[in-house]
Order: sequence, then C-alpha cells, then structure tokens
Amino acid sequence: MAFARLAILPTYKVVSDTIEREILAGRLNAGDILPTETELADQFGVTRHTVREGIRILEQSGLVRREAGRRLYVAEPHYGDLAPRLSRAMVMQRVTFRELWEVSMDLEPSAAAHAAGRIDASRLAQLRANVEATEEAIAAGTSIIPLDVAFHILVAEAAGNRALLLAREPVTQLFYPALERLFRHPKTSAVGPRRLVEAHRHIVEALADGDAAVAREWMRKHMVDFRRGYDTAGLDLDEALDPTAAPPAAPPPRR
Amino acid sequence: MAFARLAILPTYKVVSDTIEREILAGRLNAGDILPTETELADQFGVTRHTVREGIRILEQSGLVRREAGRRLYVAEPHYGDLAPRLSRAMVMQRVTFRELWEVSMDLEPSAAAHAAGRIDASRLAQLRANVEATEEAIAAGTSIIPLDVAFHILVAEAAGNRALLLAREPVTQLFYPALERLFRHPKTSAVGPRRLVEAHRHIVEALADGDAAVAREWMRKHMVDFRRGYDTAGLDLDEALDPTAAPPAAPPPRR
DNA sequence: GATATTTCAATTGTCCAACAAACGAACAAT
DNA sequence: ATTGTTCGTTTGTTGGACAATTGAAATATC
Repeated sequence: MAFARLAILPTYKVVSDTIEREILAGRLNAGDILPTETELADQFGVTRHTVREGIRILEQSGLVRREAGRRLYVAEPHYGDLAPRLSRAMVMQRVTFRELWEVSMDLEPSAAAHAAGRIDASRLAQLRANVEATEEAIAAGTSIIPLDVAFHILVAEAAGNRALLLAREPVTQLFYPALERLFRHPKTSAVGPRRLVEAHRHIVEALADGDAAVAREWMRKHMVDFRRGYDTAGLDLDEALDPTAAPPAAPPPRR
Repeated sequence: MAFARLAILPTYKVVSDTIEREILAGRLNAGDILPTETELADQFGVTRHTVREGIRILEQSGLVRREAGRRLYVAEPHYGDLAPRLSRAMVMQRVTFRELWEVSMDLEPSAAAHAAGRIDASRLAQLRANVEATEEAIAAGTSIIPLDVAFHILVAEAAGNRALLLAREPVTQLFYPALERLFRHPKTSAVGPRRLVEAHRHIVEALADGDAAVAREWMRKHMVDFRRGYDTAGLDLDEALDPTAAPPAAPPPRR
C-alpha cells in the first residue's frame, strides 16, 4: 500500500483558508468588518506577522479589502478585480486573436439573444445613448473603442447572466488592444466605424423589440465583420496579442 | 490648480509590483530562481517580513511559486490557478444553475465543434478510454461524475483554444456539485447515466470522423438532457448553487 | 447651539533580532 | 545500495518595538 501525501500547510495559509471558509459559507458577509490584526492573532494563537501574511493572500484573492490604514472588511468580489489577472494569464500564454474571436463568436451573440428578453428601459436608454455618442465620436474623429467596449458590456449585463459576464470579461479586456490596432489601420478606418455603428443600431432596435433571433444575428454579423476587418488589414490572426498595449487604466487606489 | 491624488502604496505592495514588472517585462522568465528573502530584503532596503508580504501577493497571483520550504521561482500562471477564484466569485454572487447552464449551452457545443477539426490521436484515445471507464463505473455503481467532468475537459482541451478553456473552467467547477445532486436523485439515477454515456459515445465518434456539425449537435442534446434531468428531478433552476458542496479537490501542494 | 480644532487611544505599517524546522548536499556506516 | 549523520542555508514563525495614520471623543471657537 501507499500513503497519500500529507497536506501540511504553513500557518499563514491556514489562517487565510480559515477566514476564506467563513466568508464562502456566508457566516461573514460582504461589508462586514473583520477583527483587528491583533485580535485575529490572539484568536488564532499566532503572531500578528503570520496573520498579516494570510491577509495579503485574502486581499489578493479579492475576498477582503482594506482602504489605506483602515480596518479590514469583507469585499464583494467584482468582475473587474479578476479580469486583469485573467488577461495577464492569457497574455503570458500567448493567446491569439483567433482564440479570442472564437470565444466571442459564441458568447456575444448569445448575450444579445438573452438580453432581448430581459433588458430593462434604463439599460436600453444607456445603449441608445451609447450609439449616439459613437456617432458623434465618428464625426469628431475621436476614438470609438471605449464606446464599443462599453456597448458590449451593456449588452452582456442586460443578458442578466453573471456567469456569462464573468466568462466574457477577460476576453473583452484583451480585445481592447486588438481593436486599437484594427481601427488605427488605414484600410479599415474609413469604412469600419460606419459598419460598426450600424450593427450596434440594429442590435439595439432588436433588443427594444424583444426579438432575440434578430439581435443574435446582428451581433453575429458584427463579430464576423470584426474578424473580416482584421483580415483585410492584413493582421495575423494567429499571432500572439501585444502585451505592451496598455489595458484601460484603473483609477489609483484611494489612500 | 489642483493636484491629483498621490498614489502612495505600502512597501510590501511596491515590492510585489516591482518584481511583477520584471516578470511581465520578460527580464525574469518562467523557471528562474529568485534571490532569497534575505537577499531581496537587502537589495530593496526593507525588512524581510515586508518582502514576505510581497511574496504572498505574487504567489497568490500565480506569478511565482514555492515548493515547500524551498527557493522561490518564476511560474507560468496557469488557468487552474485562476479558475478557483472565478468560481468563488460566482458562488458569492449566488449564481444559479440556469446561468451556468446557459453559458455551457454556448461553450460546450462550440468546444465540441472546434475539437472535431483539431483533435489528435492521443486525446481521442483518452476520450475513448474515458467512455469505457464510464461504462464500467455505471456497471459497478460508482460515481461517474469525475469521469463526466474529465470528458468535458478533454473535449475543451482538444478544441485547442486556451481562451475557451479559461472561460469554461470556472463554470465546470461549479457544475460539479450540481451534478452530484442530480445523479444522486432517485428519479434520474436510473436513466440519466445511460443517456449520458450514449451522448458521450456519439460525440467521440463525431470527433473521430472530424464531423463538427454532428459533434456540436450531440453535445447540444447532451446539455439539454442535463437540464431536463434537473427539471425532472424537481430541482430549482433559479436557486443559488450550494457553496458548501466540495469542489473537485486539488492535489495537496507538495511540501 | 453648531462648527472647528485639538487631543488621544486604537490600528496599521514597518523594523530589528532571534530561533526552530526543513532542505540539500556531502559524507560515514551498515 | 540504502540508511544514518552532520552542517550550512533558507524558510517559517515568534517576540517586541515604534512611527504614522485614523476615528472619534473632548475641547475650544464663533
């Protein structure tokens, strides 16, 4: 017979695991203030240093948060916190545009279809405003990429599926630099934006009508267009994405 | 005039950011051994404890790794490291079975379709072996859930799309407990496993033939069956998943 | 009485010093 | 060839200390 490896964990890991379990089990809820480091150290029977190392792990996991020198509280883990890490992993694995596009080809039309049945008036208004703003940006010659990204996020949110939202976010983040490159390209810059805003408009109308099939179809066309633009521009679908292109900057942490 | 908020970060964060930058810039490559904690402390001009807190952050990010009490080395961040965090976020957001199912309904058939054109002999053999093992498990009356999960992972890997793999992994992790509940249920346990293995078999054959359409269609049916089973068992689609059900245990870290 | 200002205890962030435990390697013993 | 022994190195953990910041109570000011 053979013994299984012993699962001996360092103390700081035990600390973080223990607190994590309390949070996941719902005994600690988002917003709750945790005990001070000294209290935790006393309760666990370990040093404050050890507790602090455990806290760093929880913080990085997004389960707890601390503002400046203030008390620790249980955080609502938000998509935005996870997406950067995911994108980083994809960048380091040299994920290609083709891979991202294939996934988007599944998720985006589906998001549009689900949104058709679930969208509310407020978000619909936001989408209309987004399309207007995009028109203006085209006329003014300013960048439409943030608006495009926002459009797709709005649609995904309207789909009312948080699993979908989480699954597509890292993909979106990496699309951003690829979009930059695409819309800057001379061959596509003339016609691309027009087609884009036209597709967006059709999608919004389909959502307003509650027509899932049309919404899905226009989103599909929109994604196909996107890839076609990439081809037309002569960019390589199977090349790793450029990691140097800056992701949308986060505001500096309050401290 | 007004000054922007100063981005003053705690020292341990500066430490982790600095090392992270070296890794992302490629000056430190995967596999490289980092200096010892004492050396790092000397170089940065801070205490060893501060360095350690920074290391905990990097470790949790998956950028560096340490085995047992040994030296620190730069790691290639892998999907497996990130998926648990996503699942955790989904648990805390009280994601429902319906949401997971909707996403799987997009990703799984698509994975099967892509796999049809890209699968290699080795993975095909693994899939066949998996189906055999599932048959045996059914005959023996043991749990087929790990085998089912493994089957879907194999198909997703065969699709040769790392973005897809990353997007679907957290969903799978959460499906696991739901599957447990489903297959334990008296109303489905009689017929469910048979239908499952039949679908798996059809999918494998379609992959062997390189027939993307058939592979996609059988996977779709398979997913529909899954949901139907959930319905038949009288389980609530819109109920938050049970977070207490253990996720597939990872092998304990070597120490 | 309401609003600043000051004070003060509590808490975090960082440092210094120490030691036990585990590891790797080299070497001796069976 | 395997098993014990030793030793220097590195991590894991502990203790105590103190400056800086924060939140809130207490005080002064209008």
